[in-house]
Amino acid sequence: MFDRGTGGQGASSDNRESYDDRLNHILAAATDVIARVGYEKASMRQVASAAGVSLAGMYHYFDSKERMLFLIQFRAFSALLSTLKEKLHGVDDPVEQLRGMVRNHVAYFAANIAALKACSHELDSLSGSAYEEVRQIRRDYYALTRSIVERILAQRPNGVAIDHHLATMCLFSMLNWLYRWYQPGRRRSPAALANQISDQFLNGLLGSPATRNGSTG
Amino acid sequence: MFDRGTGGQGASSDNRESYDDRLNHILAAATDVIARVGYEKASMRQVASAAGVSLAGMYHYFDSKERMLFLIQFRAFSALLSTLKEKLHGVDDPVEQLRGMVRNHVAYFAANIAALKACSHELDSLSGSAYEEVRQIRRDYYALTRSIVERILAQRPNGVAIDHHLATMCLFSMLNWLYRWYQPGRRRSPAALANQISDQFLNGLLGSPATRNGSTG
DNA sequence: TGTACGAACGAACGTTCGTTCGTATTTCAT
DNA sequence: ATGAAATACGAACGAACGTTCGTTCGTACA
Repeated sequence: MFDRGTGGQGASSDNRESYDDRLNHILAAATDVIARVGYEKASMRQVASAAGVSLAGMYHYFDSKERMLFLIQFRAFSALLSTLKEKLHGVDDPVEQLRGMVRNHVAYFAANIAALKACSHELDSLSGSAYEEVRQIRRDYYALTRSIVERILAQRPNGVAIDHHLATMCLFSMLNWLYRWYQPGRRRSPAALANQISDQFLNGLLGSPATRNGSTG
Repeated sequence: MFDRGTGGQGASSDNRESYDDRLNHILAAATDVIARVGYEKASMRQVASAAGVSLAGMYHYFDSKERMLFLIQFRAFSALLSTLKEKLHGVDDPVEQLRGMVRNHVAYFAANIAALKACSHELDSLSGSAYEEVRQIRRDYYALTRSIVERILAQRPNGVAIDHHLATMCLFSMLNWLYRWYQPGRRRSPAALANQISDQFLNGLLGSPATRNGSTG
């Protein structure tokens, strides 16, 4: 909305590519710095230096530090949500849908571990309309996941009642806390990690292996 | 170690009480402010004002802002670990031990929701020996919890292998992420929340109610 | 009454922060 | 070739930060 004056002269594709490339480059550097030291301690000077750009030059791409964080979070959550929608297409079994959701989430953030931290840890670092805009995507992501959880719970034998909201938040807890301890490339592949999280969420510690299906990979 | 110069003239008990009370009062105010705005954004001026103390007066109780956060985290994790050890005493069934652990954790932080955030969200805000000292307590807490998880997994039918570390981290994820969404006094009592988290962790979404025991409260 | 000391304070320190300004340099349609 | 727009930069800004300094107040003990 603020980036690139919306007045559209159909600039040469060379320029635009160069502009977008540079923007992506700066955002990637910013994501790394924020993941390492946190949003508040990440200074614009530090990001500029990491990106190989002057301090003042940063303000050609964002009008503020907060806007920079917004772009990082907006892009990450948007990508996460849209790839999830794609992957759910054509899958009917809610259990298989849930496994797909976990696979998608883990795969995305295993490939972008810095983005995971810049999103999970800095959820409250935005304010005002920037915060609300990101929050809306997160809400959509939550609603989609919760609908899967509800379908799973609906086909379950009537036992102790399970709160839908709580169950969904337990799942997000496991996924969002990953940035604290998971190191891609050590011990577990993203696919294996996703499988174990799904198993854990669906069957728990005591769950009988009989109820489990499709979990090699 | 830094608080109260160790050179001991046997000060009157009146003085000492007053000193400790004031220290606790300031730490409580600091915990609230940090929980609300985050450690980096929480200025010493803001904490001083919230505690009703002058800015310079703060430095009679800590020699730095970091030391202040250290005291908050050290006290919280120490209390958590020691109460856990107490409550596990005399309990043999590992499943019941785990339920006790979750109850203890949820109860403590439901009563100190600001402390939960100041601990969970600011795990990396300390550095050097202060960080290491807190980390050691967290390690002990983790080791104790993991030993319970291992005993549960040991008496489980041999099915799909479950990684002990991953399983333990899933539990801590659910507990540590609570500060993001749980509001004490709304909808769920701490005891009911603890029960549902235990159920979720032990039996998962698909777990048969038959394997569940002792979960009314 | 005089001395010593912990507790608390207002004021100021030096540093770092996010941001802005004025000005070069490059790009490119005309 | 030319002029305007886009891009980049060094320098500087005011504000806020954590911390320190010198002082004052109240009280316990000689």
